[in-house]
Amino acid sequence: MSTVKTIKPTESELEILQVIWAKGTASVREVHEELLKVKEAGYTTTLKLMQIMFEKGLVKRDDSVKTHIYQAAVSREKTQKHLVGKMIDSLFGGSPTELVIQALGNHKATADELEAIQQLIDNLKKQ
Amino acid sequence: MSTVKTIKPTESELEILQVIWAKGTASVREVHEELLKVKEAGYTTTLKLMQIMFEKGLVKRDDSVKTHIYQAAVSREKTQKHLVGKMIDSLFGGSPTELVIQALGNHKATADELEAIQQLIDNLKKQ
DNA sequence: AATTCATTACGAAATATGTCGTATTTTTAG
DNA sequence: CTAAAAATACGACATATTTCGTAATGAATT
Repeated sequence: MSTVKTIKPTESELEILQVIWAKGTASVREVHEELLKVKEAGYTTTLKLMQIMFEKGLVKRDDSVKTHIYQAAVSREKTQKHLVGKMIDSLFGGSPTELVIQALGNHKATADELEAIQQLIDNLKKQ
Repeated sequence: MSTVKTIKPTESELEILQVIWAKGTASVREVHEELLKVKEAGYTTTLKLMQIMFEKGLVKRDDSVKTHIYQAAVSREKTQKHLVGKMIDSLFGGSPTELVIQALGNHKATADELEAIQQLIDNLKKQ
């Protein structure tokens, strides 16, 4: 069995990754400030979480400077792919289509977005 | 704040729910047999999990008979909706379209399925 | 009735997650 | 250089998840 690196960020880790993905790099404080806009949390909690993420290899960091600078070690795309795949398996009986229908049916998309999806489908059909 | 029932099955609970959703009703043994096809697990582990799910209200059960018969207390659709929404928030910056593109781009869909999605999009556009 | 068998009940432990307080270290300001 | 401010390190705890062993219960068989 090939040891596939397990990308399984927890709920909280995902929140932190979102901030880091958006910013590219970020200090604990920067991440923390962002989180505060959305949720309640203590600074050391965020710090600890990020340290644990570092140990797990979810983020890298430059600790040559006083204020450590973090960046993601897992890409947004890979993480999306991984978690979406998992969800398709565990909730949609392996059918990506079911998931798509769910997503489109229950969550508003703009006309432009629908157009973009249509484009994608057209391309896929041509193969 | 309306007390929205929190549907947040864990990984393992989702595996069990999948079996129950597929069968409609099932005993612990039935669920366990199904799980064995996919994973390693002890019988009492499955039992305990299902008992906990009962306590949480994820499943109902008929215990008037010796062998308890379980059925889901949360629908597959509601659970899908809930979890997909969560994923859109935490991984796709709130954009269902991004999720759709991810799902279509990385996971094979048949021509028929693409057709079905196209239909759905056409309908959505008409609104 | 006694034994066997299947089932449920339940306690306990290992691991993961999330939270925070306190101590230590480093930088900056005066 | 010293005091204050900012940041990291780390231990501890609460809760959740997952796992399993053992006991208790009820049913079926001989």
